Amino acid sequence: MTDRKMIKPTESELEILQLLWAHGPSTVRFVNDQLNEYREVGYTTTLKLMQIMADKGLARRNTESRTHVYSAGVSESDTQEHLLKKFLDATFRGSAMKLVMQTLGNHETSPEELDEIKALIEKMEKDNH
Amino acid sequence: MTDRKMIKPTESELEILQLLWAHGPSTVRFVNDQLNEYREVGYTTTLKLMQIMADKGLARRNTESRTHVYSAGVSESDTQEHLLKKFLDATFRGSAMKLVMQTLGNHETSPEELDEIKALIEKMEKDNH
DNA sequence: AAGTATATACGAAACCTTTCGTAAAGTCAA
DNA sequence: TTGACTTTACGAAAGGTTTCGTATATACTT
Repeated sequence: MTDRKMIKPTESELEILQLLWAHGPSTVRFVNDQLNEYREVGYTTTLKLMQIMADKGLARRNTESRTHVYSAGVSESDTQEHLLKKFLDATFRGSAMKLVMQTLGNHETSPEELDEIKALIEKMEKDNH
Repeated sequence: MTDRKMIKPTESELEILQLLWAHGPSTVRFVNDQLNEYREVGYTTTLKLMQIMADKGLARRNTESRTHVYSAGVSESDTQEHLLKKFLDATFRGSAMKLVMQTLGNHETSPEELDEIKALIEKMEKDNH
């Protein structure tokens, strides 16, 4: 998170970023097909969004071939961290604890995952002490 | 969370809800003053927002006296749960675990809180086993 | 070469959220 | 009762996001 002026992606932009993060550099056609797996969106709509994202720096595009190839312009973890901070303030008034408790309480988490979290906590307590 | 069609509050609406949750039934004047503690907003702007919230069911209002009194129309925990679900999907592709790890890693949490979380995890593991 | 298909560019409509000006009505004090 | 003040109501402007129609260019097929 070196970038000082972080841009907050809109909902649609985030949806597209998720695809770029998950699949790597992609064409508009591919992204649009993916989106249409679970909701209807016109091709030019997706195109426009991705062009806007390129303008904003949220995506990069390679225009060497006629069919442009887009890739994410911001890192997944930086973006998650940034959005998490905002969400935490807006929804939980900054209480990280409450958010974690809600999350653990409401979404099933596998025993392995729980163990992993416990390990992380223990590591933090050791480092901290 | 009995309500089946949950409304997603906008950012401004959530800001106002936080105040209603924290302080209980309040007048527009009070809410507006609170908002102005950390950013400038016109009185009629706040009034309009609260009227809209009443329309949507996000707030209730008592119009007995000339000065209307508004209270939250949705519960804090239901709303948090609902927003958390959406945020989790949109930002962490549904991985509760990743969200928790990010949160614990990035925001300082006191030793007491960490213990509390550990206790919760252990309780879950016992219940689950 | 002509016709079909697929790509980008552009602009504007549609929609939502936020902001505020103005009007109308109620309250209060001198 | 008049004037200053506060409140709600209303509507529309301003700003941002999403959607898509249309134009233009390029490639592919027969």
